[in-house]
This record gives sequence, structure tokens and C-alpha cells, in this order.
Amino acid sequence: MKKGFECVEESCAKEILRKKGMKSTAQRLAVVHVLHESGKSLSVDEIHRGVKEMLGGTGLATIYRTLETFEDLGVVKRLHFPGGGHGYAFCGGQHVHHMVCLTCRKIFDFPECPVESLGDTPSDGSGFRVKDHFVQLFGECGSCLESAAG
Amino acid sequence: MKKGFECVEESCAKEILRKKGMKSTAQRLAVVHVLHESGKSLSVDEIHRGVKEMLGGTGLATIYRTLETFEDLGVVKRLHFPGGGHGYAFCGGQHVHHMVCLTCRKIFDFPECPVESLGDTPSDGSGFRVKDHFVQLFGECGSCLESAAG
DNA sequence: CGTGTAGATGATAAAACTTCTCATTTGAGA
DNA sequence: TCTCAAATGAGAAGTTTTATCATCTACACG
Repeated sequence: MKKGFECVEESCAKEILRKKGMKSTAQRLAVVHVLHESGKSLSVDEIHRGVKEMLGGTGLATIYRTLETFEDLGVVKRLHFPGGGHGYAFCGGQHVHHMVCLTCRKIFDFPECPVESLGDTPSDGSGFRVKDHFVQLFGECGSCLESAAG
Repeated sequence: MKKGFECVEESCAKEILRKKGMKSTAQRLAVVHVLHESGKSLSVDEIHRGVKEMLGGTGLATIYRTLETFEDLGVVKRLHFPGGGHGYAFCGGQHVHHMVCLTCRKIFDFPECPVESLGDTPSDGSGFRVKDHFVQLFGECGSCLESAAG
């Protein structure tokens, strides 16, 4: 595989993998590369095609396995769309939430987490203890709004 | 099918269906009944079994069609779980978000929407226009916390 | 810089899940 | 009660995801 880091995101993924004692394979780094470079939410199939373009023959099963691994590691995030379907976005181990353009699927980081400030013990008497959350915003990005108007 | 409303949730669903010119079938009301009665997030298969228990033979395709219909109408909400898998919860046409117990999948309504107050035009210079959002909290409910401790 | 080995991959079979098709049934207005 | 568009049931077809296992490779160690 290629030597030298292609970009800071790949070196970040390498670092996370290394810390967990997992191997930095060409396939894994290619998944990160494809996802980050696109700046979009991509389907499994789109990622598969992107990786094959970089590396040649790559098994679909590897893509599934890699996405699962990276989701566990917090390197990628699975996004769900209204009306069904889902995709993956790069998040590089950070706690971020995403805004997704429903037209072009471009991803924008959401500045601050609106849920974290609420604490983990809602005062509704249920005794519920919050341990995780999932937030996603949908809409139209600036350029899609423009081209729709134009 | 049975005459008279079984519960306020079923009459609410009937009303929403009527307004849209759609039929209140036994199968559709049974889906609402099963979901609401459980108070949990249920899988397609669990809903199917519940409806079959109420009505006898009911096609799986009908369950899928009904859930899609009700999701569009805002009667039910599709929930996604960390680590994969999804389920459906009753929400009766209201704008609510849910807290889901990861152990028993019980559903608790989340008091207020933490996203709505942010407005639809984030000030990050992206020109993004927010049109929809998806918020879910995960954790442990009071009784599951107790039984884990006990 | 080779080498050994646990972990990762590729190919594809199998399983799981979802949608489609079309004949039959049914809710609800006239 | 009658009529008909809408909904359902059954199962085929299509899609997506996971499992299997032989082969390959990243990387720790010498």
C-alpha cells in the first residue's frame, strides 16, 4: 500500500487503530479516505465502489466489517434518513453531530451538542439514566438552496 | 372487527386516518394497539406477532405497509439502536422525542425538544437551512437499574 | 531486514430483511 | 344494501447483511 499519510484523517485513524492493537490495512484507510474526501454521507455501496477505485478488487464483506469496526471506535458514524435508508459519515473519534443536506447528502458538523447540557438524569420521575444519545439535523445546504432557487 | 374504541390512541389513529381519507382497518388499529400497549420499541417481527395474536393470520407485508403509512402520518416513529437494529414506537402524531431503555426497550417521552430552540439557520456560515431533526436518548430505566443493582 | 503469527481479507454461500405482485377482501360513502 | 377504490394475504422476488473458511499480510520480535 501507499506509504506516508494521505491526510490527517488517515493518520488519526491509524493512531486509533494502533491504540486498540488493530491493524492499519490499506482497506481500512481507504474507507476513511473515501468517506472524508467526499464530505458526504455515503452508502455502503458507494463506499465499496470508492474503495475499489483506490485499491482494485475489495470484498464487500470487508466494507461491512470495516464500517462496523470504525463505528465502534467512533471513527465513523451511521446516519439515518427520514423515509428510510442510511449512510456513513466520517467523524474522526470526535463527539460531533451532523447536519445532512437532504439533496446532496453533504455533511456539516453541528457546532455544539444540544443534549449534553441536559445531564443524565431527567427530572420526570422515571428514574431514567441517560447514557448515550443520537442527534441528527436535516435540511438543505447553501448551494442546494441556491440552485433550487436559480 | 371489534366495535368501539379500544383506547384513546386508537381513536386518535382513526381520526388521523380519516382526515387523510384512508381506511381504518383492523390491521392498522391493531398495530397501534400493540405498539402503544407494550410501551416499548418493538421490532417489525414483534409487531407482526402481536397483531397476529389479536387478529389471527395477518400478512407481514401489511405490517411493513402499515408502519410506513403511520410513519408518514407521524403516528409512529422509527428508532435506531447503537450497534444496529431498529424498532418502532407509538407517538400519536405529537412532536416528541424518546428515551429508550437499552435493556428492556421501554420508551419514555422526552419532556422538551432540545433542538427546536436552536432555530433553522445555524450561524456557522454554511448557509444551511434546518428542516427536520432526529433526537433519541439511550440509557437504563429506573427498574432495570434497580434489578441490575439488586 | 527476514520471519512467525494473530488478525484481516476475498469470494461466495447463506440468512435476514424488505418490497412487489396480483387475486381477493373490505371499509365507508351513496 | 350496493359499489368501488383502497387495503390485505400469500408468497415470489429483490436487496441487504452476515457467516464461513482458505489465503494473505501487518507488524512485533529477533
